[in-house]
Amino acid sequence: MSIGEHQWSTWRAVKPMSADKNMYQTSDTSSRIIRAAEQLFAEQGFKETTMRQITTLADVNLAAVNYHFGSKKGLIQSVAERSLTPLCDAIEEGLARLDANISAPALEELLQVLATALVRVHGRNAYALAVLMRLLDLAYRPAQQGLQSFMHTQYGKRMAVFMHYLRQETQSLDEREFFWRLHFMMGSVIFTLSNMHVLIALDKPGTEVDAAVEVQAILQRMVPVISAGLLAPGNSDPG
Amino acid sequence: MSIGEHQWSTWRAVKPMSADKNMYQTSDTSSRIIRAAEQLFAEQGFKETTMRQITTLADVNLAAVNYHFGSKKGLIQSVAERSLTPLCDAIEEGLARLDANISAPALEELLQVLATALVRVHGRNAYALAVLMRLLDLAYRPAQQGLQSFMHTQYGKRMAVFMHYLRQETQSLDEREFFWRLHFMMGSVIFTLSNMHVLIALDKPGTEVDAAVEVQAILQRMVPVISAGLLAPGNSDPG
Amino acid sequence: MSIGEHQWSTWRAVKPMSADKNMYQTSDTSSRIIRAAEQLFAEQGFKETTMRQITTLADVNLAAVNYHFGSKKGLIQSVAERSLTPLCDAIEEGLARLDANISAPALEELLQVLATALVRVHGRNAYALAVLMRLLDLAYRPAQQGLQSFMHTQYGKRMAVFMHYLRQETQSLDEREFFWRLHFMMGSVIFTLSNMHVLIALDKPGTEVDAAVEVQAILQRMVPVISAGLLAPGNSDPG
Amino acid sequence: MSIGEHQWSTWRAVKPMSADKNMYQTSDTSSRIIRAAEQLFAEQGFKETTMRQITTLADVNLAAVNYHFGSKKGLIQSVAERSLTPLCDAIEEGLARLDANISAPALEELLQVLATALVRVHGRNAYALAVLMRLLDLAYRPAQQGLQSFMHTQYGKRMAVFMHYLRQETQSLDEREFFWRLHFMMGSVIFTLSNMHVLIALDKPGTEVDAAVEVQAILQRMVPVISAGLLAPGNSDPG
DNA sequence: TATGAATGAGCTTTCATTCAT
DNA sequence: AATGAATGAAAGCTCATTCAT
Repeated sequence: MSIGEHQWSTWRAVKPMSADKNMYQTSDTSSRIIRAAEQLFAEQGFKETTMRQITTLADVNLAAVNYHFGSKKGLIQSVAERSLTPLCDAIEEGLARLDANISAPALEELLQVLATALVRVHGRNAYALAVLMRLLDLAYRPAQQGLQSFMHTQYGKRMAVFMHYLRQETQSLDEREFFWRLHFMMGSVIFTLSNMHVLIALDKPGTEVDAAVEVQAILQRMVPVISAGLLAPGNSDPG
Repeated sequence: MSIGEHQWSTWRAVKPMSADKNMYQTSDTSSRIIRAAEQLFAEQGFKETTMRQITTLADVNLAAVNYHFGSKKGLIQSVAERSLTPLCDAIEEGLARLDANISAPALEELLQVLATALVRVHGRNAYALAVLMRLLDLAYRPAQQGLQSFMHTQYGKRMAVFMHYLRQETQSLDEREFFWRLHFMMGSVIFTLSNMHVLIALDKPGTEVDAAVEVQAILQRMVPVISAGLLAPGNSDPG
Repeated sequence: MSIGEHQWSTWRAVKPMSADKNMYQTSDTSSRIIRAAEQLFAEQGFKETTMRQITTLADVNLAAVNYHFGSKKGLIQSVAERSLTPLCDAIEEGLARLDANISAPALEELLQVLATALVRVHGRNAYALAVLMRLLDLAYRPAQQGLQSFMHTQYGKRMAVFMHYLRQETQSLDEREFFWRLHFMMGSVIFTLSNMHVLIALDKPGTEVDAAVEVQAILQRMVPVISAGLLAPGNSDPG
Repeated sequence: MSIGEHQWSTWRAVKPMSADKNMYQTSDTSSRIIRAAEQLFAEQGFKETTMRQITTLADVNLAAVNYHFGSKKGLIQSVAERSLTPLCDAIEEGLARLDANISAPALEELLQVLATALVRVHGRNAYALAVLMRLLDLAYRPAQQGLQSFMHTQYGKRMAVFMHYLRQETQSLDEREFFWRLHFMMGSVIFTLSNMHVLIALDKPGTEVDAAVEVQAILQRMVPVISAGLLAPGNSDPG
């Protein structure tokens, strides 16, 4: 296998056996694998991380990954699901709480829902957050359109709700402008969070930092910037 | 070699032989290799692109890459240099032209210099632009700090001038806020341009597009957004 | 890897995992590899023997060598250690037995200790003996000084005891003459034993021979010759 | 090609064109190649020396070796011939001078003829001598029997004369004992001379030495030792 | 559930050689 | 006579995966 060319086209074939179980109570072995994988994927990327590195760091047998997750792709999928499912839950909860208020949510409030959800779900595990971002990035490669459609199928609908709200708060933009600004902003988020560890180290060299606090702080810096970017007056007609 | 772990630590060893010649008039073979590599690197990433893919697409012998560039790493380096050197030239030219005007350049004008340089150098070769962005992204991985220091050594000083101007136009931000916003914005640029082809295809599905025109259009959309992001009023104290 | 230029400089990095186990009871696969390697190294040399030749002869998978020995260099090292360690043991035992006798050992007795040790350890495996000699030969090449220092570090002290005795029995020689004669004699041993198979075949063409018997016989021929060479009256002052 | 397995079986196919010319007046290019090859072959061995190393050291084009010598094998052959032919000449001359004296030559005188010939031919070029020895060593490998028969065909008869004399001076030995002692002694010579540079450096570390003087000195040390070895009283019946 | 051993496919790189000029 | 470019073959090695236990 390789996280190159063909690998996401057959993703449904992997055995999803322990996927659900992992949600509630993972075996020591498979959670150790997950944790090691998250760290290495975050630091190096998927392709550049080998099964040996993962199993060595997790201190488990080389064959354990295939036993528990079927394949490297299966492992990546598990990591993704462990990230995305609770994140979607948290976002929906946040939106529901917003709805309770009468007034329409301002754009910043909306982004705050996202930020809060990210912190709630991944505040304690910055690696998982970075991996998630890396996965989003990967989904935009032409050779990975299988991954893209997996994401879309699994999480498309849940995300659509948030997108709908977002669109409502950016009605000044035409459809195309919205599309591009959305991706500009996604770029900010994906790049910043997937390289979070390095950026924090650059920002506060030599300091021992608390990831949970840092993630929170970064997102607080980001919300107004993204908001301003989305709402900025644009050029008249770029083409 | 591999674009994993250690690979950039010894980058100076590769033979730079035809590097200069390539600038003016490349042999058919080595420019065919460069072009194929740019495309595949842009579409798939460095690690996931094999020499066989490159040489097959370029329709040259497998050994030709090593003959002309010494190694896969050497090829990546050549691709990088072919991108960055003229880009830095173009930026400096643009800044010089700005200087000629008396009034201090506004932030947008400054960003426009960058945008213009990007279009001038890579307007005709969107793949090279995407590869460049991918390289910038890669440089933020902890395992790739050799690449980072290569970039820094080779292009750090030239970029510093632009950064200096940029800092002058964002004096309302304290040092730390500037650091983060700069990276938020770099994330936008890196993500958007490295995934340009996919985004354009999503924006205008089924259409035959002119890359030069599209790059220009995307950057025109981006300038006001980034400018607004950089200058947005922020939170009081995120930490 | 290659047994050319730089290869012994980093020899400590190879995984020594099954080295000890192999001493007592090797897995079928790794001992098959060792045996095939010994034969091919003895017949052809290290550099001219490919991993594919080894694995084909051993009838194992190509990757098995890397699995069990880490690399070609690791395999050579294992072969060397499997030879040298028991040989040193046997020599030390022999010397200890000599010590038990009151009278100082004559030169021939000393050489006989060496011969007996060689026969005891390698009588059954003439290939291993030949490989060992080939390794000693290789250690004298300037480009292989890493190998030389490996040998020195690992076995230098153990060999020094034997050398000390040898020096005592050749007190008529000055230091420099001893140095050269020692190497003349090492040349005899190394050349004869590393080319043993061919020499035996030349000596007794067409005959099916028992290696154990032949090694014994050759060494018995060699002892008095070497003894005479070491003790021969020399020229007065060659320079 | 490779100086492994098959390479000497077809040695006659190489174009011998410049072989003769080289004897008298070599072109600058081909003699530069020869010199570089001698040095590298002596230091590293044949297989471990690449064409690139040779042509780089000789400062000629990579293709020049094939142009002038047909192949790597052809180059080795040329190097060998340039060594062996004048050596045989010198030995025959020496023997002729011995013949002039009435009395039968003693063994040491005979060995002295060889030593003198070696010094006369190779005193100025210790690398060529080392290569020659390395070639002799190689000729004893089973996979190199083509080389052996080449040597035999080309130089067998000329050497036979010397051997005949040698046999006459060792009549106390039976045929088989002579065979083995001859090879013991050849081992001394081959090992010592092929590793000459390293041994001299070990003997006189840090000193700038004159190769011609050293070769002469080593051979003077060797003659009495070898003589004693050949004539030593042996075991009664080793088998 | 877990693992040590083994494997097939494929990776980058090296090499001697060839060829058009 | 000489060379820069190119090439087919093969080298050592890596990797995800499988399998018997």
